[in-house]
Order: sequence, then C-alpha cells, then structure tokens
Amino acid sequence: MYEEILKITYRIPEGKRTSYGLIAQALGDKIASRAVGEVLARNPRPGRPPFGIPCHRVLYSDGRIGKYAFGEELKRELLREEGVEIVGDKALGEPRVPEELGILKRRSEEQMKVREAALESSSWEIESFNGKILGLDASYKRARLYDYAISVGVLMDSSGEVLDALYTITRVSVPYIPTYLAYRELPAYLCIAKEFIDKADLIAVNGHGLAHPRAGIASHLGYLLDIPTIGVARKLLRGTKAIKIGKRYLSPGYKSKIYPEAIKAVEKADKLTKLLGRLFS
DNA sequence: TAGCTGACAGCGT
DNA sequence: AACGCTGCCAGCT
Repeated sequence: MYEEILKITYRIPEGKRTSYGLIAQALGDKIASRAVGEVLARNPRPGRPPFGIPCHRVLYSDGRIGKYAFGEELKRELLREEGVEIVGDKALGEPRVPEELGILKRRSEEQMKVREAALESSSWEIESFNGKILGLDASYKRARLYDYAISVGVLMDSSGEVLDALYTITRVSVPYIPTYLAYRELPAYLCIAKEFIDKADLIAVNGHGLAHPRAGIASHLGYLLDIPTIGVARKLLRGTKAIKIGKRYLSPGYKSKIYPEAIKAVEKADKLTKLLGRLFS
C-alpha cells in the first residue's frame, strides 16, 4: 500500500496537483485519505522526479496547500516554481485525478464475500465455551519509513490458564485505514494461528467479526483458516451492533456464537503485546 | 463556521 | 487505570 501511494504520487506531472482524497479514491475508497497523508508524511525521498517523490504536489481537497515535512512555505514555493497558480491560501484550477487502481474496492468486495459465509455459519446466541482459545492482538512501533507490528497469540483453556504463547515482529507496509484493519493485521495473525491450528478450538481476535459493515478481521481470519473465530473489540463501528459484555463488544466471526470466555484471551494477548512493545523500544 | 469523528495507535500525564 | 493529545484528511452536522 505504501508502494502504491508513493507510485501514484510519483506520477503527478510537474505543474499539476492532486489531493489526498483523490489518491485515496484511486486506491478504491476515499476513506483512506488520512492514511494517504500518513504515508506521504514518511516519504523516503521528498523532491522532484526522477530522484524525488513529489509529495508537495498533493494538497487538501479544497485547494489549500496542506502540510509538508519541510514546511508549508517550501511546499508553496515548489508549486509556484512548477507553474501551479496559487491565490491566497489556495491553488487554482482543477486537481489531477490519478489513475484508478481499485485495490480497496477489490478488498471491500472480498469482505462482502466473507460476510456471507460468516453470516451463514454464525449465530448471536450467548453460550459458555469449553475448549482451548487462542487470543490474538497486535501493537505497533513506528520506524522511519514503516511500522513494525508485534503480534501475539496466547493459547488458554476455558478457565483462563495460559498453555502456550507465540509472538512475531513483522514490517507493515499497510497503513491503518478505517474498516480495512484486517489487511494490516491479518498476515501476522495467519502465521501465528497456523502454529496453533491443531490445538485451538476457537480464535478470539481483538477487533470485530459481524459487527462490521462488511466483514471484520475475526470473520476474515476464520474464513481463511476455516476455524471458529470471535471478535472482541474495544469500540463499536458506527451504525453497527454488537453484544456488550463488560467493556468489550463481542460479535461472532466465523462458525461461532458469542462466548464470553473469549474476552480473557484477547486481554491477555493485549497485555503481552504492550509488554513486548516496551521491551523493544 | 467550527467541531466532530473514523474498528486509529502511541505516548504523555 | 483512565483520559487527552497528536498525526501531511475529508465530509458531514
């Protein structure tokens, strides 16, 4: 995703400008506009092609210049040199619309497919769970260019006793984009979950399952591995419903019901990711 | 218009 | 432990 955003930015011709939102639209969903800004804030080579990536040509949607690592003044100056007309605090003329890549559009379609399978295999009944639960969570460390994910899996029995645990540290080149969390966290979860595939009866993921407008990370993981999963989230998405138990919002992921025992597993994983995060900083 | 909010997380108090 | 703040955004109230 970083690569795509930088590539789109690289292709904005001299004398033209675009917006964070239009780049997000080219990726397939305008909700990613903030993530575009976050990625460009870490542009490894600010400047002009062929060596630089001209993130100074990306402005706010209303034409205002917006932020720049070396200051808004320089951004405005670079644009003026390139022939972009600026009056007051805004650039004139129409922004350039980048070529559509549609990555996020394909992903949201994939999520809808996952949702169908999740809906059909799950129910919202509350039951107690009597097997081994794998709790999953991740924390992040910012580096110069990329984030690093510290992902943890904790295997528990239903009484809450820890049987086993595993963690990974991976470089992440997918920014956080609202409703696309799965694509940021899933790769590491898949690695960990595969190690426990014969031992865990249920996977509890920090995030949503069916309490997501399409399909949450818990549903997605369950679908890919064909294992029962449940989502345990801290916050609810707008316009969605989940079962609140204590401070957590639970929703079935895949082939699952609502099992309150899942909360403990996720909270344990949450503690461990934070502990490890401190250890590595 | 100013203010709010996104499955934010991390970091400070 | 629980808030509040911030981060190259944008659309809505």
